[in-house]
Amino acid sequence: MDKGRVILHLDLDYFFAQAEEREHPEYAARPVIVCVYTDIERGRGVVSTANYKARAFGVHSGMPIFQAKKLAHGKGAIFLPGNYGLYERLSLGIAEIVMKHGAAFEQSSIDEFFLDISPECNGDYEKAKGIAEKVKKGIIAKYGLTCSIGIGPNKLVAKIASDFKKPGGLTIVLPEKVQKFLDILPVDRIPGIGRKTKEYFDAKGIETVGDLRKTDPTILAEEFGKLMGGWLHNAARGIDESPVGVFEEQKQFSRIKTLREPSRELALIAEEMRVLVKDVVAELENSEVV
DNA sequence: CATCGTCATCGAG
DNA sequence: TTACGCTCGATGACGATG
Ligand SMILES: Nc1ccn([C@H]2C[C@H](O)[C@@H](COP(=O)(O)OP(=O)(O)OP(=O)(O)O)O2)c(=O)n1
Repeated sequence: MDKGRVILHLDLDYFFAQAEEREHPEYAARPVIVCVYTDIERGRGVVSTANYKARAFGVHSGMPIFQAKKLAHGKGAIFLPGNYGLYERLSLGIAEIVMKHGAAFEQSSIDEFFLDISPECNGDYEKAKGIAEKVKKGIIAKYGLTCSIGIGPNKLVAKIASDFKKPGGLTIVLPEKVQKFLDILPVDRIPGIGRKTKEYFDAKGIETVGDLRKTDPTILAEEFGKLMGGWLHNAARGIDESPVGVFEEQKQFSRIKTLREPSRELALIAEEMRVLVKDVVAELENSEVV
């Protein structure tokens, strides 16, 4: 005991696109671009994710489909609508494999998992590496999917580590290496720092986590609020005590839809709204929360 | 003052 | 020529309420 925790974070590689490659092995040699269509005939919408063959041309999540088409033109790219039932089933099956390998388990998104393997490792990161390799093999064996894993002394470091080398990565950050590892990373590798916060830090000349670490916590609290400020101060030091496996009941159930084109036709809008409301109600009823 | 509901903003995946 | 999704969580400001 008293060796500190060992936390593992697993992120499935280019998940939706990899799932499609598994369903359609003949696609795997080509750029695969999974899309959310608002109008499939006209090819309108955005990219949900893309495999690495497509990413090589600059295609990425959130990009408008027309831009992806330009980038991938003449490259034999395959554009597909999402098959969410498939992704849900794979996610569920993979969760079962992952959770077998550690005491505390948590699924943080459709393709991300945390595992607290402290009891199994007792501070030994070689054991942690062995567990990571076993998990990877288990997922490959049953589902043929690859993932990237990060291991560190807490969720923050494990999460950043899993993103450090991908696809197919395994990054282990020993407790005594955490600060060196973090210091040279750009600030927006810290979860919670997105576009706006990065813009703020850019303007202040704060580029790396090392720069952030030198920033006065009082300033951070004033600028981003007490909670976020405190989080940033700690995160820059690799400090994160949050436990793995705390269940949170879902609080929001929502549906939203972009119309094929802007409209003020009440009849059309009302009909769309009926569908959305019905869908929310149905999910609510299936979900134990009333 | 404390708490509540609502709205806006930011972020993740 | 133009075209840019959807779902969910967290937080803070603000006015109403008591
Ligand atoms: N803006 C986004 C980001 C992600 N996703 C979906 C598609 C992804 O496959 C899945 C997981 O998101 P990740 O951020 O983990 O991205 P990927 O797994 O696609 O890629 P990577 O290998 O870089 O993790 O969530 C989405 O619909 N829209």
